[in-house]
Amino acid sequence: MVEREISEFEMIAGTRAVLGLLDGKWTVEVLYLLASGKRRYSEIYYEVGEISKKMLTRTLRQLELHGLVQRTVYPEVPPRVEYALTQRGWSITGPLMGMYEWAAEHLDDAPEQLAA
Amino acid sequence: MVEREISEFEMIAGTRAVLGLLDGKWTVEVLYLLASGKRRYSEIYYEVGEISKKMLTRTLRQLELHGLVQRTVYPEVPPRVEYALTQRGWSITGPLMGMYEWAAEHLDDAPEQLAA
DNA sequence: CTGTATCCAGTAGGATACTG
DNA sequence: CAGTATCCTACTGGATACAG
Repeated sequence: MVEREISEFEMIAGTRAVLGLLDGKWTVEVLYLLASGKRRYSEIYYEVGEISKKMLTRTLRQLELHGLVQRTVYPEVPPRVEYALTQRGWSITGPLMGMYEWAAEHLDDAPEQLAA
Repeated sequence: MVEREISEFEMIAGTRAVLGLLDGKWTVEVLYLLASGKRRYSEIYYEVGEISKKMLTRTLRQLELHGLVQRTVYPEVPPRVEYALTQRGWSITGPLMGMYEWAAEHLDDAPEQLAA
């Protein structure tokens, strides 16, 4: 591990990459849900309020593409598909918690609450 | 400070609130820029690559609305307007750094890079 | 059960021109 | 200098119906 200067450009690029991974209306909710245990497609569908199948599929495929979620298909009839966090997926709950903690500390004394 | 249970709902809401504060194509870049010192409108305009005035104004107004940036108008001719991070704005560089550090650790061994 | 396929509305963001 | 105003395109996400 070599010490070196970190450019502002790298800070921006890295930060934006993470925000890109978390992008999408349902992404965070699905990640937190899977952080409490792996689920089948329909379990996620019913546990996440109001999401459509289209968006659920899109969200899960993005997470899989980015290596945060592992998709496992069991070749049965009817089909069974399980989704679980990867190690990478687990690791990103760190920054996620960081954001929650900031919110818990700084959101109540706020001019504008971005109401839940 | 009372210990209590934190619901998954609160985690999601808090996290999404922070992501909401950071939302927008140019938000992070402007925050990092102001973290290196306050600037005038035109200074930000020229230091941030390729942003339009419309988006710069919109981004700054959002940040001001959310209490992350302080806007100060000096009633001179020609007008001078300075933007600086608030204490709240400074504090959010914490989560921002958290995301950068995650990216520095986990982005290179990735299946998909979200290329800078 | 686990998805696709279509259609649609709303919005983010870019390009350009104009103003106190 | 520090913005507005207007027009335009592309993409996100919702609703609904269909399929292996």
